Parts: sequence; C-alpha cells; structure tokens
Amino acid sequence: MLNKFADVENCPIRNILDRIGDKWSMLILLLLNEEQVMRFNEIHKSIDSISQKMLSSTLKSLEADDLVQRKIYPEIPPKVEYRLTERGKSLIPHLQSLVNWASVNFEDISNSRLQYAK
Amino acid sequence: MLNKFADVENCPIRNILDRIGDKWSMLILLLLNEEQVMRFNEIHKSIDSISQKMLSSTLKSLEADDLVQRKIYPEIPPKVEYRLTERGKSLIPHLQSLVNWASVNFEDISNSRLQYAK
DNA sequence: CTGTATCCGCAGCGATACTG
DNA sequence: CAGTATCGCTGCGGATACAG
Repeated sequence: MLNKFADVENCPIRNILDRIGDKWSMLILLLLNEEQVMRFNEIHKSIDSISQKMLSSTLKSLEADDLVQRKIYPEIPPKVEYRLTERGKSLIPHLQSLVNWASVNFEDISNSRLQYAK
Repeated sequence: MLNKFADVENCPIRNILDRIGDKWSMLILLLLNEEQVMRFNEIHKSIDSISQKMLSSTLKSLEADDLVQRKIYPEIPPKVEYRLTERGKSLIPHLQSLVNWASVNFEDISNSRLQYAK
C-alpha cells in the first residue's frame, strides 16, 4: 500500500525528507531566503554552531538539487556567493508553513512531553 | 542572528524537524491520516520495511508529543489502536503541502543530481 | 577566504531473540 | 498481538589539520 514511501530511490517524500530532514539544510534555506545573497563565511557566522565541514557538504547537496546557486568570483582571496534558485524559493513557503505550525505548537508539545515522561 | 535555530532545546524548527525528520514519523502520520484507525500490526503490514523496534519507538515519540493517540483494549491477546490526535491532524496539511512539492519537483531534482554528479 | 582530508565518537536503525 | 532486550553496524556529524 504505502510501502512505496519506504523505497528511498523512487519515493518523493523520502527524497525530500532526506534533504531537508538533515541537521542544517532547512536552516540554511531559510537563512538564504532572508538574506538573499551570502558568502560562505557570512553563513558560517550566522550559524556558528555548524562546522565548516557540514556547511560545505550541506551547501553542496543543496546545490546538487539545484535549490541553491553557487557563484564563484575568480579572485584572490576567493569569493563565493550563495543564493536560492527559483526551485529553492518555491520550497520556502512550505517550509515556513511548517515553521509556523512548529512555533504555534512548540510550547504545548513541550508540555506534552513532560507529562508523558512522568 | 539565526543562531537560535541551532539551539535544540528552544528552537521550534529543530524541535519539529527532530520529530518528523526521522526515518518513519512522517510516513506513519500520513498513513494514520488515510486509515483513521490502525492496530500495531496493521501499521506494520502497511510499512513492512520498518522494524518492530522502530515502529514501536516511533509511535512512542509521536504519542509523547500528543500527535498520535494510543488506545489499549485490555484483552487477550492484546489489542491496541492508534489514531491521530487533533494536534496530529493539524500537522497533516503542512506535511501534505511538502509532499506535493516533493512530488512535483521529484523528477527535476533527480535530474539535477545526475547532472551535478557528472 | 573557501574550502578538503582525516580521524573518530555516537546515535539511529536493523536483526534477532525473547515476553506477557 | 504487541511489544522489549540486546547486539552490532553504518553513517552523520564534530574536531582538527591542511591546501589553493
């Protein structure tokens, strides 16, 4: 029935979840949506708890999905800008809808967890 | 700035992502939304690629957040029913909005990845 | 400045066996 | 039927050092 959802290769849900469901992707997408254009180190400063490695690899996978565009300026020292693609922008409203739900329900859920723990 | 998002304890986004961002939660929520009421083994049969352990622990965490309600019938053999709570139902539209986006963009994203890999 | 390379710990998850 | 307990693997992600 819904077993198709469990098939990573051919399931749209799994496919998107594997992207935005990781630790940093959604955060970076929302950040880029607010700031429009950012350099590598600007993102790093805005999210200073992310490691350089994860910032780099997360940006790569977002670029691979064409959600984020990477623009290199052949200068020394190097300058690289990141911004949302049209596809990336089209995802934002859905993410924000989730964020809103999470914000509204955050406190109640926290309380439910405390109750459950007892 | 957006560093608050990186704080697991107090960040609504992280909080919700930690829930639905795992391997099975979103799938189970959508399944329960379609079927209304399901017993443990019914869910297991619908998603036969999930292990008993993960089904059990995922349902527990969904119950802890009061997204899913667990109803036990004191019979032998035991009978347990799962269904969405009102809070769980309120999350569904946002999940489906993501699913729709994923379905629409699935093929294009797959192609982008192939291109990127070259 | 914008990354890569390497090492490694830990948590998520699966497989299997067992229980009330 | 509806779970728990235990073991073990895998890969995400962090820390650190290095590179163009």
